[in-house]
Amino acid sequence: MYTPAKACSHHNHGHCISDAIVAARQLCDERGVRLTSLREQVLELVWQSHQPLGAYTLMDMLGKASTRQIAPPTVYRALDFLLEEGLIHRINSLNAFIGCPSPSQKHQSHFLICQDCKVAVELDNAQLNQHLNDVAAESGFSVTSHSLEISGLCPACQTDGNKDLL
Amino acid sequence: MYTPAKACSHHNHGHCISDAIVAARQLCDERGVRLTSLREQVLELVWQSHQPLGAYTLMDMLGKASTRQIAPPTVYRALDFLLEEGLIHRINSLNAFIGCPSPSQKHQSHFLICQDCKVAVELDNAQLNQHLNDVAAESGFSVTSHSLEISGLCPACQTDGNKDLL
DNA sequence: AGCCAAAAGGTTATAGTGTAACATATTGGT
DNA sequence: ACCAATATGTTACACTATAACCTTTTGGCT
Repeated sequence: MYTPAKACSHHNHGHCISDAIVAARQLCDERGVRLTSLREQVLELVWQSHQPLGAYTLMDMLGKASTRQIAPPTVYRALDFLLEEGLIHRINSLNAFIGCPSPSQKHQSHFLICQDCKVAVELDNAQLNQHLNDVAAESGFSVTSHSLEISGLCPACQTDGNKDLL
Repeated sequence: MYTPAKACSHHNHGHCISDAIVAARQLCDERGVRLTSLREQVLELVWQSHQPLGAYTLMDMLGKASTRQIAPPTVYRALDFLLEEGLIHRINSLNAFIGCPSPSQKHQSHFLICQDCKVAVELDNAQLNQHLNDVAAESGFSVTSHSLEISGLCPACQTDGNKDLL
């Protein structure tokens, strides 16, 4: 069962990464788009943690994994592709990117972001989506997309005495 | 009566500006903080329209209203003050700022942003706020703030044939 | 296989957004 | 009038993102 808070607790993160890569390959294959080695590499780097990563951080990681440096357009183009295919999301409040755990259908995503451990958890709550649409409709707006980013403390960090040591 | 969609229709916008300035002066006075002339000028510029404005746009407007140019820190410090006092909000998805129509109590704000006319309408919907808190609580998160930005078409632009001419 | 057009990636330069650090000026209380 | 606190000015720079142009790779075609 999918529990959003999983990202905040101990888990075998290798599974997250490999699942994401397998899903991405299948999805791109079905859609007839090309998950090139660069794009796959960027996707894998994005998935290195459940913390959103900035484009320049990813660029440095790419550079270290390679023999030469990588320029911004290279990583931004890969990110654009991954965004386009719904394999990653952009967190506006952080200027950062995070892997999507359920990319098979495009969806509106919502995020819970822990201010302490920096983990971002994706929610996909149909009822909340409906509520947002309703609220917009009350004002006569037609919705094409939305961005909901909730900041706070994840369960682990609420009870974690170590957070005072930061 | 306050109707969010007002910003999208014709209205005497001078009232919006003067109301905002009057409210800001009173609020700052009550709080014992200083609404300096620079800060008030930036607030007035932010209120020039219901479209969020970028910091550099505001900087240029300040420069044109003055005899000399203004540097980024000057406008960012004024914006920081106005944000701190809840007199303006930042729209993360646009890197832009907009006046708050109800600054007297601090609140979580939600925005409807028209992709066509660029107007951003602020909502303050207690029920929606509650829903967001509930959704976060289901995942064990405690909420400290959130950012909800809904993009779409405002009532006027949905029926406006001119939008095809853009 | 070899050709070709389309897609992807490389490279350089630059635009747009935001802040650090330090100097000067202004304010308000004593 | 003086002083400390606050606000603003100034310079330089960091971070985020894209434009423009060139080269390489890919996959369909004869």
